[in-house]
Amino acid sequence: MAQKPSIPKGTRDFGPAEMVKRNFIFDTIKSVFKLYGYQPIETPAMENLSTLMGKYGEEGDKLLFKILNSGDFLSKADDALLQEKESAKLTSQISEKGLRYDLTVPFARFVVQHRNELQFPFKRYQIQPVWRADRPQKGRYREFYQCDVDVIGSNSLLNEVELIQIVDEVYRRLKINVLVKINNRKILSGIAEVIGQPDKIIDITVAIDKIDKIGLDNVNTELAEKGLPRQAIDRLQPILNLAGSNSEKLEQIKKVLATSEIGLKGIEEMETIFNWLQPLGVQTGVELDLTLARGLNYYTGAIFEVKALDVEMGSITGGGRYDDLTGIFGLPEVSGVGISFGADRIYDVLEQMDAYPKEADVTTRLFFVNFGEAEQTWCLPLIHQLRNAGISAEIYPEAAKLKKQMIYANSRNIPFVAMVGEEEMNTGCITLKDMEKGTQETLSGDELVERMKK
RNA sequence: GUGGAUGUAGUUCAGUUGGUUAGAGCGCUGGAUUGUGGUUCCAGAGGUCGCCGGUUCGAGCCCGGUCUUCCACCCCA
Repeated sequence: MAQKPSIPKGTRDFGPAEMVKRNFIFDTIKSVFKLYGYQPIETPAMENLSTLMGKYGEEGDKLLFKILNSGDFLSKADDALLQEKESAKLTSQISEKGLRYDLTVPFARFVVQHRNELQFPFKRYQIQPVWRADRPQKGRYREFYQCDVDVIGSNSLLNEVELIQIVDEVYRRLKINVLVKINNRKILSGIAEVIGQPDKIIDITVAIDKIDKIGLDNVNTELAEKGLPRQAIDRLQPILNLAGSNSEKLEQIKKVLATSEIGLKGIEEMETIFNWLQPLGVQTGVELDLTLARGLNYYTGAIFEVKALDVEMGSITGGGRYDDLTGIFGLPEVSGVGISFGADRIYDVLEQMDAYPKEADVTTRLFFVNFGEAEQTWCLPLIHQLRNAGISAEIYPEAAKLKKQMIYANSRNIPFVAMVGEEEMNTGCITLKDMEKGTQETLSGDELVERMKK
């Protein structure tokens, strides 16, 4: 009768070996966030559906996990809608909560609710899972962790610059080669304006975002299908074909957008960011990519995306500036900017590169063989002393065969094994074995502690 | 949400036109070695062939459904 247990599609268990690597990623990211003065917060896994709906576009609403109301949730539902099986309309009657889709919208809600307790500009980081009812694929999960850093309550482009520095620092520490792509929604708006299609900005951005993947011709076809007139598509071509350095691209696009106030504003922002960034010694490549759009429609200024250079993978970090996300919750005129590191994709990238530091695999540093009750009693105070000195140590819980205990230590990747049997107890010393070199030495208790500290 | 692949031991994978008892490497357990792991040698355990149903004298293999994973689209971390 026992059935095989399983977990929902797109979710995963993490064993010790995976958790050690995941924690390495989280710890690295967190330490950089702290280094730049960001403060941690957490918010609930579930939010009111009214907080989440409508923030991510039509597609996003579909991908939200909705939670059924408690109790007899159907009793309040409209009979007519039930009969028609109108799921979309019925949702609001049977579900008022949902799992968060990202960390930015819950953060905006948090800021509005706690505005009087916060000191602005507020710099926070948040590392928590989010859920999307997407169809899983490689690098795409239904439950995954985002590591967000945001500054809210400051219009300064210094924040954008700082976020690029953070990206540079994080990926340098993780030893992943990346390229930062940057663009600006104001430039995209300017383009839409100049070609006479300001209301088609979403369609235009979604289409040109795919240029790397499907090529220029297919982008043009898609634009025509979305109802853009021939003339407008023609005027778009020089923009899509821009080449050269960042400043060269900006010079060229400046001429095209000469009549668009918003477009010129976007160019000015980009110039400022590049100018401020220039002397800071950022090693990661930062490239202006006018075809970078990003789907989330709350972005209003700079938008970022980070791609791994050595591994085929979707973007591993993304973000941008949102001028009025808190406005929806009743706090207007507060601008924020932030980015999100996708921990699970970073994990996949490191896994493919096989680039984890060896130490990441070590949990216990010194393992004590258990030869029996008398030996065990002799060892325990010493183990306590080692732990007080900050050395991770453990003893096998029973006097199993030596071979079995050695195999255990070996499979746990424990670098040192201490052996205290009858001989050692009589002379008051410890035999220490280096598991990697295979060498052994005899030490006193104090010498052992000193030796392990190195 | 649309289209297409996939599933066999803990794991990676073989398995002939449908035909006796479903195999291998790695891993695991025990031994060679009662105070020495990672190398070697010997022996052994381990499978509702994803699940449900159908066709057939007979199904791991054929058919239908379902679930998982993966790929493309869509979108995104």
